Amino acid sequence: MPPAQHKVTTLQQLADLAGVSRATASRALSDSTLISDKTKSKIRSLAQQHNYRINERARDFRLQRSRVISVVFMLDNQSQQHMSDPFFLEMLGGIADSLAQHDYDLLLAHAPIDNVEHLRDSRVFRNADGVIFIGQGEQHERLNALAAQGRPMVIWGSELPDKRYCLVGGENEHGGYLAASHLLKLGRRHLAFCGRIDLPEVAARYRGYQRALAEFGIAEHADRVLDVPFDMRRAQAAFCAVLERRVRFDAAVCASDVMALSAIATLSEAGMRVPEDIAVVGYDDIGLAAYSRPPLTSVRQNIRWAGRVLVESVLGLINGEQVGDTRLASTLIVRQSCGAPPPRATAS
Amino acid sequence: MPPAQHKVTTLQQLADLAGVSRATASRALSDSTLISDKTKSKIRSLAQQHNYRINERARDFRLQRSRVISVVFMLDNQSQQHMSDPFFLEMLGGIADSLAQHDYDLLLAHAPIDNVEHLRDSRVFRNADGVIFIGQGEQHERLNALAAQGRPMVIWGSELPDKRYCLVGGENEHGGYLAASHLLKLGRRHLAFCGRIDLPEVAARYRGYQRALAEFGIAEHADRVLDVPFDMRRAQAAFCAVLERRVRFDAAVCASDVMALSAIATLSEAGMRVPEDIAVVGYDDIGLAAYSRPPLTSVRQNIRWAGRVLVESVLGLINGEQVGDTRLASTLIVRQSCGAPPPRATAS
DNA sequence: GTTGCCCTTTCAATCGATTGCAAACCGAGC
DNA sequence: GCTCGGTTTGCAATCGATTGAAAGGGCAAC
Repeated sequence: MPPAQHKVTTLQQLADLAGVSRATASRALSDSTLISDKTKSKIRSLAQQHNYRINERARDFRLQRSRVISVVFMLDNQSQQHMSDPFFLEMLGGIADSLAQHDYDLLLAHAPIDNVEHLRDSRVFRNADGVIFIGQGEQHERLNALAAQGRPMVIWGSELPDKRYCLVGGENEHGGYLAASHLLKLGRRHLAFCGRIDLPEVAARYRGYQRALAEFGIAEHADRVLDVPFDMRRAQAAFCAVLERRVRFDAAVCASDVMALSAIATLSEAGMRVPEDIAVVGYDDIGLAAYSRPPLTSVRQNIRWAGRVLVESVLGLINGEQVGDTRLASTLIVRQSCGAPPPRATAS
Repeated sequence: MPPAQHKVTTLQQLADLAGVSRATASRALSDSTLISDKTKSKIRSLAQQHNYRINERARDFRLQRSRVISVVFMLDNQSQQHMSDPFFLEMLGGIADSLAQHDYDLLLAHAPIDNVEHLRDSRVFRNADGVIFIGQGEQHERLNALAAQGRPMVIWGSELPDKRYCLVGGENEHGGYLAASHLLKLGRRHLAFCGRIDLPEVAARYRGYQRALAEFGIAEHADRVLDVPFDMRRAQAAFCAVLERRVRFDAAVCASDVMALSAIATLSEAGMRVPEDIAVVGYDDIGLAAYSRPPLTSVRQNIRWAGRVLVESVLGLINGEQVGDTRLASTLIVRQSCGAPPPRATAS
């Protein structure tokens, strides 16, 4: 038997080959109960033989769906650089894997989004069955408005008052607490916090940080809060400024590993020893954290699992299910960068 | 006038509103010369008023195109970890930006691809107008076979014999040469090379490395070639092994910055001083390279521009143009990690 | 032989656009 | 009034599938 005479590409051709109508062929392939087993197997084997693959785009068009999920990275317009954080790739990878498992495609939107409501009529929404937002930026209200229109969407971020969208996020408050209390337990007393507190996730981490300080009965210094975006250059500048102002601190909690690494570089450059003089804790536990020198202590969130949860939540919404929020655990990964014993007599 | 009575979503509705046929409305919106200016402006203003947006999926379906480009990361099955390299995110970002400018979407395929020919009938090809491959893996011949079938595709990689696909790549040979000769000029004489030489790009860098050695009249040591994938753990293991075998070397050229950073960590851990005892050069100049301690010297390729070229090449192929290969310049970014003067006596 | 019923299969509309070809319109010229 | 030429517009097929409703076929019972 000739393997394939002229390539069977449409359902009609397959049906002609089997001597049945298009409708029958369609039903046979989708295993409809209306079709007899004999016909089903005939059509299926014919499809196999001629290597027929359904035209998914045509089907999706007929079914008024796209099998595409948009992923929007909420870069704040302050720091484009944000996106080069390895955290994002890991998140993207996790999402892409899960989507592939469900036979969905991924549409990537990563231009800086100044106003998410503009997305409403853009490809991001029109060409996708649902949308995953990574981060809330400062657009909590606008996200609420979008969700109120009934668009299937899930946000990776942190709990905010009056939230009306579906949220997946890490235990940011707990993570911040873990980082700070770890440093406090090591005997550090002059902690600094580094991150953009306008961002909800960072704000939550900061609250945890404050809680730890309070538990140890330590007063906070406004001086020691560095409000910098997720950006290496700016983190560096911020640390330089703090050092110049001769702010005294012996430990720093950073809102991301990338920030922490650039902090370590900046501090060492300035003659500080890490972790002896200043201990640093990061966030995200990116791959390089383990390979920095000294290895970076960090708060880990299971990003790949987060990706899976995000996907399953948005698919649930698309299928009309009730989908609740999800919280992912945060764990502290202790490495040398601050696991060292408290400072002994040293000159700076 | 009421802004929108019941939402105009289809061309038919718009046509009814204007009192013309669907065909006329279609032509008016696409600025056909067949339509009178009066009719055009009437229909257009009506479309504006009622906020009509064309259904792109329907149009693409009719036009038998998808306006989607697949991006395939050729992770070798050796190292899945590969993908977490910041290099990829930057590449992806560049591609995504350029595609967006051309009104194309991006379909991300990042599962490990053991055989690209399997992609032929998969969503990757069927749901996209063209494909961009990042890296050749070890599948040169299979890529040739795919290209021979006339599928619009472009590969980011390195020149290989009998290549029959469209290629975009960096000056890998030159980059390897730059890295090695830089070290040689600094007085280093015992160079090591670290990378997976089976991969075409790495092989080209290695050839450049060899050329530099030859120019300086220095013999190569097979001992000092570390055949490791783009993977931090494995790079670390390889350096540990080399150190254990007491191989003598005072400099290393690494095939990526991630490898270089993990090399630096491993070497320091083992008591070596970087760059005094061993100088290290990386490749890609990822953001963190500048913030490592010491800052990493690296060979930079303009990745975002590479993304643009890849996109323009594949779109050219789709439009039936003749598209040639492209070479992107590589430049050496000198930082302290090996820009330091040759070792002097120091205590650690 | 006719009727009724059930199991299969087919008919034809539909999703929202594009486009070749035919038809309508309009003013001018005979 | 009729025809002609040129400009506009409309008809209807088409892309490749899905699906409700109608039709066909086979068999048993009356």
